[in-house]
Amino acid sequence: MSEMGTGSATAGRRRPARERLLVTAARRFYADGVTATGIDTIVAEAGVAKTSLYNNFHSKAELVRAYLDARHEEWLATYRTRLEETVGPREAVLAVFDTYADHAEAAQATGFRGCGLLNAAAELPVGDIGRDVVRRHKETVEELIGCHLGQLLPSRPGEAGVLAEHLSFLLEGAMARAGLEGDGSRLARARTLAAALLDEAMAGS
Amino acid sequence: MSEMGTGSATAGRRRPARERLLVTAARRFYADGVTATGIDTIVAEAGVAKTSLYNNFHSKAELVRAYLDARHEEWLATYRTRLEETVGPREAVLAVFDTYADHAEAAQATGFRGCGLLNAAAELPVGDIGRDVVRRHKETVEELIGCHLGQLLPSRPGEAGVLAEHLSFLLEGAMARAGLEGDGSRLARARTLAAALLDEAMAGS
DNA sequence: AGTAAACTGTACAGGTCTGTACAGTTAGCG
DNA sequence: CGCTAACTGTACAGACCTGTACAGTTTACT
Repeated sequence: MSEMGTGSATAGRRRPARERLLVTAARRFYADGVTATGIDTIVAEAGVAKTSLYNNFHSKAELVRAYLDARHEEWLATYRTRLEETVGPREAVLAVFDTYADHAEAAQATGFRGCGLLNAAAELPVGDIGRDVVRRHKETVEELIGCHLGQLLPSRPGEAGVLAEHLSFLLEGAMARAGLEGDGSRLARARTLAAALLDEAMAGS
Repeated sequence: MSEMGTGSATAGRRRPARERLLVTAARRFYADGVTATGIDTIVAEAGVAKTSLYNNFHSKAELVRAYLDARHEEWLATYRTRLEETVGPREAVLAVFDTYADHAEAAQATGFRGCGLLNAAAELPVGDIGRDVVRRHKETVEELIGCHLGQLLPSRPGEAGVLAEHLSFLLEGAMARAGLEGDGSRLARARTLAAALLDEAMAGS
């Protein structure tokens, strides 16, 4: 997503080290936290020389930033897959809830611990750029919901906005609780609550 | 809250060091995160000898645990104060939302960063006892809401339980978003949403 | 075959981390 | 006054942290 301007000639070669570092960093950052995970742990587990890490990233902070960006892109990809299976705006809203549930299920095997982006933001100090990345990610999620709700309630844009925020709170709250409990059942119930709110809004005046 | 069995004779003397450590640890753990805050930083800022820290706490993990317990007690105290000002179960539920808003406002000056307990849990690995403390805290919050709802909807206990979980999600989701944005306006809107849900439930069949 | 880029392995600098040791000092109590 | 317990200051052990240096090796493409 960042610099592939050198063209496809080098694209096939330059990947291995950087990609393995990102995959390993994602695993350890999510499982153990950003601060608690050392550079040495990552390079050892990735099977890569430490020099290669600092050839691809100028600092640990930059690796963390790449991790956050990758998580966001990964979320979008899962969401788009879910969205393709839907018909109409009501199902599209619920696809956002399903995307969260997908993450919970995927992480179940290795230890589900909630939203990786929110967890990372929780250990970054006020003012850190990483917190803005996560804030914008959550705003994007709310906007996606709001976009579908705009289609569902075309004559009531104000109500759509309020409902989008309501659903965003439901989603993030359920994710936080689910992360503490280590399983996705809270997310399933949040989806049920969301579906009821959607039906109510569609039936409403 | 832990060991005051030695009686009030020593109670007046033994406090200073332990108390200053807890106050300082709370400030730094909240602002910078648990892992990123070193022992040396805490003892220096508390104006206490490092030996005194290890006389009061066996390890950093125990200090973290004391921090989590203190945060929980602090939350309960704020909540009880809020509860005293209320009349009836509807207002009692909203008092829980007000308690969260109180925290946001109090932390505003030094840097509001969301729920300290949730933030701490976010950087603890799966299996850490601290995560259970936070999970139980959030369950307590939901139970308190559920208790008031049981009074509000005495003939519909099932509905009360579902609504309690719904309100808990609203609350935690709004807190997560508020923490990312650094102010409490999201919490104010969550309170509005909660009030509407309560009115609807009271008017409902 | 030759060139350029990515990659490796290791060693190291300089700092910070948690936790301990130990001798000395302060403060409340009878 | 004298006892006891809390507290102080400093030094240190041993591990781990991020980031750099540098010489050598692999890999891909011409």
